[in-house]
Amino acid sequence: MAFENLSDREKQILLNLIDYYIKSADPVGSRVIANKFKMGISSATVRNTLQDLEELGLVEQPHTSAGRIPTDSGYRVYVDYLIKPEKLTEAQKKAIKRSILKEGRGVNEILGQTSKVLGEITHQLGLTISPRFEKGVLKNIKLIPIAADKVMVVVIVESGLARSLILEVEGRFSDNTLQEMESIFNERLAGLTLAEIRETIAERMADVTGHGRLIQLVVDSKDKIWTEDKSELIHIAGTDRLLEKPEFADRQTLARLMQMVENSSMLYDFLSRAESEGLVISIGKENKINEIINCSLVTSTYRVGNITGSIGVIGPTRMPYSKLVSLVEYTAKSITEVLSGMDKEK
Amino acid sequence: MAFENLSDREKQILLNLIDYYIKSADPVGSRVIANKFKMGISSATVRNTLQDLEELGLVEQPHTSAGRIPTDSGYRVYVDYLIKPEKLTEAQKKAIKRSILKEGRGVNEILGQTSKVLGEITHQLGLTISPRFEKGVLKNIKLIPIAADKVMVVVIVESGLARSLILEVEGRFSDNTLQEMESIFNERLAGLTLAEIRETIAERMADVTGHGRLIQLVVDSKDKIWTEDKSELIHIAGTDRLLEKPEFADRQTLARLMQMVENSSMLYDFLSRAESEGLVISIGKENKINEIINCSLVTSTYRVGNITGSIGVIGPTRMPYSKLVSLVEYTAKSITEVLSGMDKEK
DNA sequence: TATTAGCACTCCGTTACGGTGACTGCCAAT
DNA sequence: ATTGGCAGTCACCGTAACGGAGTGCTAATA
Repeated sequence: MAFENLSDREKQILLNLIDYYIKSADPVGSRVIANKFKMGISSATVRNTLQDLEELGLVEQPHTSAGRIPTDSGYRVYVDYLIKPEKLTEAQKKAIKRSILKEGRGVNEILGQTSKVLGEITHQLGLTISPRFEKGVLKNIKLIPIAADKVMVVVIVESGLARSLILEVEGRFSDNTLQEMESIFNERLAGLTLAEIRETIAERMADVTGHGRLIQLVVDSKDKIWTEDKSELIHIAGTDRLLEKPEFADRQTLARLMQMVENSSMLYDFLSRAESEGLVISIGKENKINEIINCSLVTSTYRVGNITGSIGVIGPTRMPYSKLVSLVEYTAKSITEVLSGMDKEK
Repeated sequence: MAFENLSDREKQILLNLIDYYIKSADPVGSRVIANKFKMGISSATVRNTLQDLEELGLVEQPHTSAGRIPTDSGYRVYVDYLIKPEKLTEAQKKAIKRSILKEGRGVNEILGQTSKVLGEITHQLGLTISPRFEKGVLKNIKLIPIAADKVMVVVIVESGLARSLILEVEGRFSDNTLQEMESIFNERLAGLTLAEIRETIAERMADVTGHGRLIQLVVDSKDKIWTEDKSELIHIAGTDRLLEKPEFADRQTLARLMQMVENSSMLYDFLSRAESEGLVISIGKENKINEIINCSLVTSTYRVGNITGSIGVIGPTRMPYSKLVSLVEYTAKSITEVLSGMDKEK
């Protein structure tokens, strides 16, 4: 936005300031910038520039006679124009690939493990959410009798994902009835995405007669069957690491974040809403979620077949973006490869 | 233990001291006990008794010239001999029953919701673990083809519980092969508990020839198939509430607890190991888990058919035991009723 | 013999205070 | 346009002083 108006010096100083602040967590003064970064200008000059940056709303002072810290907009300019993503070494790449597979090759194991790995190597909150199932195309649906009043519904989508859930039914259904139902569902619904099914199942089944109650039940449970259970499909790891960070010294701030971690469906919605694929950085107040108004997210997407999911990290706005960007991006890529079996050459 | 040696006065004073400390969180002095509780004795007398209690190891002083606080043994005597469980009002009971059903009637929904409810009403960490599946008796097993290299295994046990997981297979199996396998498994394994199956499946399948690889895979995956996935089957809620408690002002203590919450399989093991059913209180160092050496657990068990699971709360050793005991006990009872459909009279 | 009043003592937590250091903004000189 | 210099601001730190709560002990009391 206001980026075009920045002189080279202003950019340089903003970059150095934020780099330094990310490491030190202390407001950065003009002296430090002038000396540590060998810019060949005096601290007084830096001070003048800092005043300009402050007027532009890119930095601010916590109080008079303190140094400057970046504002959310400052970080925005920083990540959009100033940083270069840090390249990962081959060793790091290998380590990531190895550790995400430590718990097994199932989607859930991989995602659970990945959130841990991300948390560990980034020292932020590691975050993964399961593939957005409802974008999947139905391949097959199965109804399996579990008990007198329970039927398990297995939903299988193209690209090899599947989930199951248990439905409470009233009254008993013969195995034959279930089989017939299964066929009806498969005939009419296969090939549609789950989201489509959810929206249109009522009309698609309107003319089916006979097995009335079970059909009705499936139609009524549409939100359960065709939508993933948010609370189960989000993995967050590394909460204990947040305690080290000075921005969470305040108990209130910390409590708010913890509430969000527990109540993670909000986060799920927020991340699912994002239409774009690939890397997204969301800084401070840009997150519409109140609980994490002083946090940033660095996320990216992975794919399983034609379904996408998200992974990333959450932490205070003061986070080492240039590292995280490459790390998250590479991890997402790795998961995609693993889930597609593309890593078997190893 | 040393309980027999306690005089009435000593019991009375210990009871009052702990009651008061649980509310105030501050060391309790002799003055307070003598005055607030109208015991008709002077603070000097109380002081003498306190010295005796200290020698018995039931109370201690954080430092000279501070009041006394209970030790773990003090709490032990308190919960074993001194408290009377607080009766719940009908209104409270209704509220509990209503709120555990808010998310639906599935086992998972109920347990997830219950951990939240427990957290909220007790102001501690609410905790639920899923039924101990491996104690269940196998009723039926199903193999469902998901994709070229994936088979879903559905394990159904008596009493209407079921779970599914996805197995990565190598090479392709025809639907017929899967059906045959299914029959073999069902013939040989139905009626055994999952734990038995896990231990003996290798020998039971030793003579089966033909479908070599798939049989082998199922045998090899025995820990996955017949044991529940610990990390998924434990629900913990209310972590933000811990921040209010003075015992977690220390960041280290807090961090340790959070690690345990994330790494909850430890907790799962600890709770599963307990053989006894019904209410269990575990205080401070009695918990063999290092991370929660300054915490207490109040847990109880519920049943689904002939399988049991646990629910309870975790918090600092200074917790209102007399309330929690009834609350946890009643909640466990409610879950049992709900899961057995015994509450349908409503 | 058990209880109590009184007293000296200990120790924590809080407040007040002055010094220090790290900044800034501004002005005049370069 | 840049810089050196300087006055002014403010958070932070360590120290000292104080008040309060509570103890243990001893001597008096019932």
